[in-house]
Amino acid sequence: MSGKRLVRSGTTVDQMVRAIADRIVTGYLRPGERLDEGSLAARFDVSRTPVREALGHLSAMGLVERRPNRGAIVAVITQEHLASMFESMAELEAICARFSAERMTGAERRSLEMEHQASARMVQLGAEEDYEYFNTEFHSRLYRGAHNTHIHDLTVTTRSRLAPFRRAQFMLPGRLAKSWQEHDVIVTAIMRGDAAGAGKAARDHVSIVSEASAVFATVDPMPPVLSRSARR
Amino acid sequence: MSGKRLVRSGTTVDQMVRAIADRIVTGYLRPGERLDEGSLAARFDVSRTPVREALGHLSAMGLVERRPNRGAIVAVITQEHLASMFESMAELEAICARFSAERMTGAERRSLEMEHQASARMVQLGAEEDYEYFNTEFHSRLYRGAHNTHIHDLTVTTRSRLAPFRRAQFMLPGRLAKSWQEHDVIVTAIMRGDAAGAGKAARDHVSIVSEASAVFATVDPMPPVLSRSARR
DNA sequence: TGTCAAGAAAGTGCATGCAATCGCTATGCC
DNA sequence: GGCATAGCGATTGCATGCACTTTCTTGACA
Repeated sequence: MSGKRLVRSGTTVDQMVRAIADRIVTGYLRPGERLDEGSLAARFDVSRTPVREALGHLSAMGLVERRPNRGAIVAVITQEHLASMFESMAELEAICARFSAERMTGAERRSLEMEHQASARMVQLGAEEDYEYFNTEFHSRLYRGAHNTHIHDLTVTTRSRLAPFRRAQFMLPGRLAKSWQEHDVIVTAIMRGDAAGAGKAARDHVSIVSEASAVFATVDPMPPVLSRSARR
Repeated sequence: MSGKRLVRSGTTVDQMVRAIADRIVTGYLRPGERLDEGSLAARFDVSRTPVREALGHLSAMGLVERRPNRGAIVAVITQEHLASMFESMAELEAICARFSAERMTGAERRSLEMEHQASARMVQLGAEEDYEYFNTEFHSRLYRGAHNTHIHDLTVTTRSRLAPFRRAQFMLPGRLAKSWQEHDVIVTAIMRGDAAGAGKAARDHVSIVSEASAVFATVDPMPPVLSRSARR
């Protein structure tokens, strides 16, 4: 899924950034895992220069950590920092929901509600994969509905960094239905323009996701490659 | 201020990033101004490679804009985006103040109040430069007091991007004293653990700064180099 | 046997060079 | 005279190569 020729399509580096970011965000690359330039260059069939540039981007995005003269690793996130990101996420979503309640256009409100109702079917069917799509879309609508590009960017960035830790939450029994109900509270508040209510509902929603995800985060202590010491 | 040898001190690129970011944040480099790699390389006495890497960082930070095959420019910030950043800033500071009211340790509260009282002298003396130092320190204490590293980072980043547009605010007559009074409301709320009050006070404070700064932002439409068309 | 040191290997940091692309200018055609 | 197109200059994008730093390994000595 990578050795493609990329036919000199304007932004080779950008594609690499997205590709690597994807691998990190989806958990394919584990925190602490080494990212040596040579291997990546070979993997993507480019020279080390664009790799270095991509790592520069990723480092500034906080996805990778770069130790001078010691190479790059996938950013290691401490429990404490993870908690702080979830808490930030709750606050950011609260802001988006509050603003959405105040500022969404009629069209935005209508399509938010329609999509939300459509996602109810996924809950009935227990279709987790499909619900996840609606879930993502739902939150994106909140971010856009806030009509504030900078908040939007901060929220999307934070959310993407939390993605690896949110993935497993829907495996908890009954989480799907509860998630939908929480969304419902948010939608209802937005529809009647209740900014404070929407904010609180969104904050609570994310807090619950946070707790649900924390379960999995702690279960998975640190099984990366650990090659060196095991080799002798 | 730049041609120094940098004696291979671990992070040549990082120093460039900071140097260029400083020039942008302090307004020395204007939005829209061209950043061609060759000139920067000559200016810093390095080759184009680290320059490119530094621009990669800055681009990811949002300080410069990079058009594929067309070079980099200092990020142009539209009025709309500027407004969204100020609004975000108000919300972020509100969060920090709220959390600070709930979480600051005794020592943090004491030193916050002490510094705040000390800054009162600067107001009496009309020492704008010195007050600016206390002002920055005051806000930093709020960010740290929130005890949330991610919120801290988001806030610091946003604040630095707004720096060029905040600079002139203290030139407004009476702004110094008003600023101190606004700080006082925040401090009082924090000292008595009034989270909601602290949040609101901080939001209002930033909103006022926003309006004060907007005056100057609009006065200064766009006087960069505009070389091309003026040349014939 | 454990610790320390020196050498080697690996990998990063930066410089240089070449090819591709973009914008501008000049020339030709309508 | 205006518009389209081809050529040119400037600049970016990427590959390659070398020097320096770090780390691993091997050997010597206490």
